[in-house]
Amino acid sequence: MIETFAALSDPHRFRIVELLRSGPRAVNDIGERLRLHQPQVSKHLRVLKEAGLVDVQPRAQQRLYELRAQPLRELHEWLERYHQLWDARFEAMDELLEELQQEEKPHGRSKK
Amino acid sequence: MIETFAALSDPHRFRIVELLRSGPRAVNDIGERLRLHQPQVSKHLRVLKEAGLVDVQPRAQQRLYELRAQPLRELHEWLERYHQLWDARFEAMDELLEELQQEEKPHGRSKK
DNA sequence: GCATTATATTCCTTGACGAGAATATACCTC
DNA sequence: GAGGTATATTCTCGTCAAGGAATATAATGC
Repeated sequence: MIETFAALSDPHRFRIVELLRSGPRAVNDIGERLRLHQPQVSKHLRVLKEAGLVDVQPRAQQRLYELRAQPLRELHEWLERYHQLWDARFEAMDELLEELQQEEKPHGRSKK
Repeated sequence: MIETFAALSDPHRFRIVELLRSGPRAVNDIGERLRLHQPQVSKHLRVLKEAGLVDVQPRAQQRLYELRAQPLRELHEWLERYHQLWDARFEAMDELLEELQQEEKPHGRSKK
C-alpha cells in the first residue's frame, strides 16, 4: 500500500500510469509521448514494476509495459474503509434510518 | 493528487491517517499511540495539513487534528477511472451493453 | 558475426526528506 | 505574571531518490 503511494507520488511515474491506462506501451513509446529520456523511463518503469504496478512482456526487442490490476484494487479496498468519511450522504442517511423510520421502509442500503 | 500520494507514502503519516479514521486526536495522543516523538508528529501533521488531508481545530492548548474528506474523495474519483481495469465484470458488461442491446433498455450505468 | 534497434544499468551530482535534540511559542491555571 | 502543559519550529546530519550522460545488454536482420 505504502509502496503504491510512493510509486505514484512521482509526477513522471504518475503520468506513465495514466498513459498505460489506455493499454500496454513500449518504453520508447512512453518516452516520446511524455517527453522523457529513455533511461529515466526505464528507471521509473523499474520502480513501478517493483511496486507491482506494471508488468512486462517482451515483444521482439521491445518490452511492453502494462498496468497490473491488483495494487489499484487494494487501493480501492483501502479507500472503501474511509467511505463513510467522504460520502456525506451516507452519514445523513444513516442518521435518518436509525432515528426516524427504522421499520417503515427499509430501502436496502446494506451498510457493509 | 500527487501531493496526496506523497503525503501517504510515508509509513508514519500513513499510520497517523489510519488512526485519525477513528476520529479527531490531539498531537500528544497520536504520539503516544504510535510511539512517536512529539516533534516528529507535529512535523508529519504539518505535511498532512499542507496536503489537505487533515484539518486542525484548537481546543484549549491542544490541537485536534481530524481527517478531511476531499482528498480521499478525489482519490476515489481518480481510481474510478481505472475501474474497468481491475473489475473484470465491467469489461464484460460494457461489451454486452454496447454490442447487443444498445437501444433496448438504457439502465443507466453511466460510463463516465 | 556485424550493424541496428530497443532497453537496461552505472556513475555522478544535487536536492529533498526524515530523525533527533534543543528551543520557541501558545494557552491555561492560580 | 509565574509555572505548567501542549504544540510548533529550527538546526544539523545522514540517507535516499531523481536527473543527466555515458555505457552495457538484448534481440533482430542481413
